[in-house]
Amino acid sequence: MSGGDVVSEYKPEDIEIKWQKKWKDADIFHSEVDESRPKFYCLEMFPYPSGHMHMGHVRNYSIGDSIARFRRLNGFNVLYPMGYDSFGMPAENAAKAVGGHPHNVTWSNIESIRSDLQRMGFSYDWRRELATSDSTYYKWNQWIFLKFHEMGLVERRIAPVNWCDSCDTVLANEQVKNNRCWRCAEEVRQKDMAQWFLKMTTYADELLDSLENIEFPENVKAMQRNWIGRSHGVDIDFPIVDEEEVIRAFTTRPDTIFGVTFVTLAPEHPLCEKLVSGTDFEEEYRELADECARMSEFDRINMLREKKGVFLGRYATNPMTGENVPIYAGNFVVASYGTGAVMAVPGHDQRDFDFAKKYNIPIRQVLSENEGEEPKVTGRAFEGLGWMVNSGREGFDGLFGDEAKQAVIQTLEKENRGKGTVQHRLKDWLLSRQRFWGTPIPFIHCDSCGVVPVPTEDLPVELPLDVVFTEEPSGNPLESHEGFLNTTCPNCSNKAKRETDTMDTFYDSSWYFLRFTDALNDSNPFNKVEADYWMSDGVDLYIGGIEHAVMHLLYARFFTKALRDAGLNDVSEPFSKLVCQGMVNAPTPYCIDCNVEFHVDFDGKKCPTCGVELTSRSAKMSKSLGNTVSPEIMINKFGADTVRLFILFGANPEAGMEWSDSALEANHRQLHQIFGCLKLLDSINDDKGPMDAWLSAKRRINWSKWRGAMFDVKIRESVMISHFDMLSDLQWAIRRGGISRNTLLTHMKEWGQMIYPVTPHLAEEWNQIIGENTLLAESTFPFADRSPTWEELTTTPSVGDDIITLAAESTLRNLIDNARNVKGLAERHTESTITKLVIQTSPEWKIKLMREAIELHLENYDFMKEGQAFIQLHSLFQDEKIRGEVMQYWRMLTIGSKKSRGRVFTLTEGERNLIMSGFNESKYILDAVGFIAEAIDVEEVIVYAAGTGDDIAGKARFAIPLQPGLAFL
RNA sequence: GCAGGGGUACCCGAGUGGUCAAAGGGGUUGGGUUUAGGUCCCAAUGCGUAGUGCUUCGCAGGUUCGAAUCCUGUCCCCUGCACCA
Repeated sequence: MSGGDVVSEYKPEDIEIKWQKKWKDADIFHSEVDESRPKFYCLEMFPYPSGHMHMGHVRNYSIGDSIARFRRLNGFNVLYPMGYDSFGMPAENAAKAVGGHPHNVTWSNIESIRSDLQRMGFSYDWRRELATSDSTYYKWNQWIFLKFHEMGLVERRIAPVNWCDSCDTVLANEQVKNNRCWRCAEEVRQKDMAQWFLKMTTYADELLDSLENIEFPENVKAMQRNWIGRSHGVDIDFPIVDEEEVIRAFTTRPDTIFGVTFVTLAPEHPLCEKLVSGTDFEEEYRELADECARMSEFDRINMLREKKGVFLGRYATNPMTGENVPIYAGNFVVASYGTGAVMAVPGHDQRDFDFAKKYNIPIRQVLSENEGEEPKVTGRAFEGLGWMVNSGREGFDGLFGDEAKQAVIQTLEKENRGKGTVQHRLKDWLLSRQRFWGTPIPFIHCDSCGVVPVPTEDLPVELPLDVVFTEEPSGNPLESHEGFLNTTCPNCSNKAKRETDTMDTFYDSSWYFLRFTDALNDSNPFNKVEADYWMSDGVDLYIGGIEHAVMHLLYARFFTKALRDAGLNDVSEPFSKLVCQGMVNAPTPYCIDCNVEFHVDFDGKKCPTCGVELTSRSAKMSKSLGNTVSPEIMINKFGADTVRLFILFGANPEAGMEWSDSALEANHRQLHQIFGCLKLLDSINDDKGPMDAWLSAKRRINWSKWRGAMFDVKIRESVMISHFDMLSDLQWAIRRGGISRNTLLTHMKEWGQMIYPVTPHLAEEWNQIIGENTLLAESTFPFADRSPTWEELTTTPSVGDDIITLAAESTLRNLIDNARNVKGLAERHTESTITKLVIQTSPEWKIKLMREAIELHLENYDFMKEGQAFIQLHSLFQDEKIRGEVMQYWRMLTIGSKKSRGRVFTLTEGERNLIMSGFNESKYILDAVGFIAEAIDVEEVIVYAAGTGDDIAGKARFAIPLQPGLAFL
């Protein structure tokens, strides 16, 4: 090691660009399959290139980059790629606005976001960069689509679809929120169209069941479970009196069938029409049906505080009892779920209960909350599982829960009046879009052959570049593009038309992680060997926003399974560990009374509605509130490392965090301070230093805690150690007497590695200045790919010693803190100025007694029970002069006070070991008298064990091991 | 309404039975260093007190020798779902 070069000031703009270039020139972040090393696939949800990078991106990718770099240090073969989810409506809309082509808009956006990413220093393997709007990518979208078609997963059918007039497009159910378009918030209407579907429901059960085995946050799992919404139930046929037809009702509670007192149909149910037409009941029914039809789904759900229904004039027969019950149409029954018909059990379903009350329908309780008892009348429905009663049929009363359900299902099935079924809330994926900027669906419409797939050798079906986009909201430009539209049928070679629908962009992102494993492959979507290597056990860390918890993550899981079944890979689950990073918020003016947030222009003003002084609260960064912070400006001002440090120290990845200019500046100062430590290379040249042992011990313990935290992606915790504790420890060591050059260099070398994942540019500069010849980006720890366990740490002799070393020093720290406090008190009690501190350490007998107590404690001795007798028989107790004090001390040691436990229980492991090791407290303090005198500002410090000198001011009685008695004079 | 996550000091945020008046950071205050500046250092930051005390972790109860931590109820905030039979 050389070191000692002239160290200049920390200038992030210089060093960041310099090291980025060195990394690039050395191709360091390129990774290849290497079976000899453990792999780590670190992936971030790739961005939609909407222009520049925003703070959400910065946070997402800073997390990923620090983990990728950390894993490389640990010897992992890391795959860390980046690309762009570049198809989608915004580019198309932008093209319309400027009269350009979405392709150009997209590419210029990609250029700018790429340069932002590079300026941040993210360690991507740029060779693998991809853009989904590039035909080298979407060609494989089409290829996979044809594969799915072969497998029978693609279906084209007429379907009522959600249509947004303003966006001129079809929306998936998932993209409709409160009956409004998720992008433009325009109201959505229903329209019948021929649509392309992917039969995702085929995988519904596997998607649900395998959630058990993957490391997703619980809330994401819960959301997916709800979304898939599997319910086990039974379809039950209720014959209609005097009619051939039956009403088929779906229920998950067949155990309540004996309590059915009416049947309800959705107003849209075709049977309604049939049953009422031409009867006295028709008019009332029409009113209800019209009312429901008029309302959008959104209104319908919201207005349905009030349950409404009409009797249809007919009766149906309960297949289990033969009893006839009235048939109603009800506004609360959803036509699209189950069969659109409900068997109503007001005794055990609150909605039916409310309905029955309103229309005076009998309520019958057929489940009891307590075994062997009659059901209680409570004024509401008992919806839980219970014991069957009042069934009126043999063999049912007394059955509970699943047993009861099964008994009913079996009977129904035997009598051919029903069938056990599984229902899913999940629907097939409607993926066609009547838009331009997406992957063309590779099919051809031929008048004689029908809808035929494009042969794979003809792929890609490319989007034409010669399209003029205008403001006119005139649908899909492909429909009027002759060059694209006209083709020949691959079967009969007659003239034919291309399909003009394109794919939902969620399709693109459903397999990009697989493409990344072999992104340059031009003969296949990806090679199986590469995919299976990188994807074994899934992507090891996938980081992104919670907003994709359901759609994207579910589609990607579906794709992975479908592609597995197509034989393309062996992997079943794409992501093994998912981290959803929290939002980056910023302060926003806020009116407490009105509960409204305002644009930052209102900062410091009064509420425009109520006139109250506006306060500030944290809100998601958004253009509409004007509280966004531009990463670019911050990087220019403080450097990428400062921005990275701020974003990673501000909060743990999952937590929300608030942008703060002053915290950012403080983090910048912190980097200056760290960098400034390099100047010590010029001033420290000793062979030995009094604090060598301590600093080395602290460094080792810091290092293993830091490493453990990084493995757990607890980045904030690890940054606290690497960027804060390591600095203050070094400062303490120097203040306390100093260290040798060797210790300094070792400290700095390891410190450099620790700051590297989060602030890599600073770290590389640092590493070079301390005289290391290798790039940190190319270094690895000499360790296996895991952190040592606590047992391993504590059984390693040096670590045991380290703990003692640290405990001794923290005793001194505590002493100084305590002395400062007591000095303040003492000053109020004396006229003269304080110049002298007398420290009386614990008398020998207290140490001895504490050791005995520790030994007993380690044997799980019961002090409450036996402690009293033990001390009374103790030889110390026989000395009458100190008997009282012995008793008091013993209680303090082993029992404690009302609020705190005895001292033996509260000693840290280090303190315990320190006392057992025969620590000479007086000597340790004596060695530091100069430092103590300076720290608490007295002229003289005197140290001795209590009893070996005068008891100044009667303070000896306060002295116990590691907590000396203090007297100020 | 249902599900999940939260409410900790001036602010952000760690802490999930005793080692907790509660890490760390920001801010503020005081002191030092420096020609200056702060991209420097030290300390204080609930109240009390020549020391082991009191009060505080949304609110109200409870369990316990002991609660920020466990239980019950309650209020508020965030996220997702929404009459799912």
